[in-house]
Amino acid sequence: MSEENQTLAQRREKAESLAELGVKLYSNNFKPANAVQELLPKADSLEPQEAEPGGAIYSVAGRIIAMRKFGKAAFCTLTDKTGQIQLYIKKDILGDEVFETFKKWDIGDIIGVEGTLFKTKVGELSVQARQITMISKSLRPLPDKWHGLSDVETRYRQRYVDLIVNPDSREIFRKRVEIIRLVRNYLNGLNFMEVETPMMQPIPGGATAKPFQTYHNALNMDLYLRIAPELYLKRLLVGGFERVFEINRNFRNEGLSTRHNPEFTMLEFYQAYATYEDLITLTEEMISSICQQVNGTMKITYQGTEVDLSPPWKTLTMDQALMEVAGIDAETLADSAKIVALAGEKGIKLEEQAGAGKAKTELFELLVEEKLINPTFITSYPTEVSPLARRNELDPTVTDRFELFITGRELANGFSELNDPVDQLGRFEKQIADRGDDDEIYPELDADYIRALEYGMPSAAGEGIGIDRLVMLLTDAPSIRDVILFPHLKPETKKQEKEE
RNA sequence: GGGUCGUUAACUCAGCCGGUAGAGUAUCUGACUUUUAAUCAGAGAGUCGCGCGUUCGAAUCGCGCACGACCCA
Repeated sequence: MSEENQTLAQRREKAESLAELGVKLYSNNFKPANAVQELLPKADSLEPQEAEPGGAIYSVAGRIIAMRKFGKAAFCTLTDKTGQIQLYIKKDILGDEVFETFKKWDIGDIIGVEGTLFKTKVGELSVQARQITMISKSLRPLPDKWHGLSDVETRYRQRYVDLIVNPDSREIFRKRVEIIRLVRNYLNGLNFMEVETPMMQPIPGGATAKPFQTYHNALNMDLYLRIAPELYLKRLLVGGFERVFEINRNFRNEGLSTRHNPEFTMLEFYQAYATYEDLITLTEEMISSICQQVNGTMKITYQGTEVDLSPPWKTLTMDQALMEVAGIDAETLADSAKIVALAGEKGIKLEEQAGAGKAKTELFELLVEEKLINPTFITSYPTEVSPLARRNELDPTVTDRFELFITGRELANGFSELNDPVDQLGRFEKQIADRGDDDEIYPELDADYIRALEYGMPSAAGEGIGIDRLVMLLTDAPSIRDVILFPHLKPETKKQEKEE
């Protein structure tokens, strides 16, 4: 018998004896008339030891998270989704019988209480209970009230416990919801239309990544969980929806890290008759205003580093960044052979067919990225690494594309869209020809997408923003697992079996 | 995939040079009708992640494995 079983057994015994006394353990007819938050302001008008004049009756429901029991009275701390309030339970008010059953109530139980308001002699607003109802008896003990639950593995595996006991964790997820709501509001305000495109795709396109593969029995075909919605959203531009966006999951069958979860939430939006420069402005305004609304300031701290999101944000071309931040000279940058050689010197392994564009991008990732702390847009990405972006009119070796970096991390990627079907076909073909030796990546030619472009897609700009990373930034979360309610972990083995 | 660190009571953690398990919280019993980390007295609770090895003897040393964290690819 493990200790857990001992505690469980004690709690089960209590539950049984309560049932024998006629107490419902899981009653479902208690409807709280009040949220805790509504009661708290009433503290302002009361003096210590004063009861609320008029003696109005309130009812609240929630979980007991702390209890201080005396022989014939008790104080409980009750939480609902809006806040915490103290309950005062007195034997002479509830009566002997009810108080006897109350003695078997535990921290963790979800209860309903009806009573009047008063302030204790130390000035804490409390509900003096006239009636108490057991709504759900808890059979498992909650973690340490003082130290909380800090074991990250348990916090991720048993998020429900984390949410019960760690207010910081609850706060992160509240902010996450708020951030997504604000993103949606922002785009809706600009007359973007929110759409849903396939999560299961026959050809996983719109990015270079390893997909999850699945199979549809009735259609007798392979399907892939999408790595990006991009090609479908642009089909909608062809269809005449001029402003579309989607906030939804992407799936990538790759490693896990503090910045990567196999499924993650992505915002993608596309605007006809706009250029990447319009999106730079939009992005700056959207993210800074959301930060202001969520955190009340644009100057935030991420893991000890100060970050200022006040616009305007810095913009550098990739070449400028390589010169200014990495100290590479202009002569080297202008010479294909030299830049490829430099990449080699820095230990970057390039595919044989890789050109200067790929070399620059790799050098950028190695030498520059992590140094871009305050928001910085990097523009003029090499065409070689931007198969879906429009070429720059003056210099076709680069595209009208940007990526946004904050705290050394890529947060957004946007560009003027390539809408020339001939150019697009050529780039797809080159991509397939150049697919290295990684046979888990499937750059397949999406012929229907080319067909769509052949009908004519308006000039447009589009962008993707990693929502999880945005939430990490705005909530100062060190790991993506801290902003995903149920992050993926390997299955528990022994522990789980023991508990079964 | 590689490296480093971690895994001891439900939770948070101690446990030294190898001698057979500790604290606080939580739980249980008793006292206690204004406490808020309530207090006081007492009690129970452990496959020391799993396995193998070294040893008279392993939570402790070695090897392997599992899970996790961080860093690197």
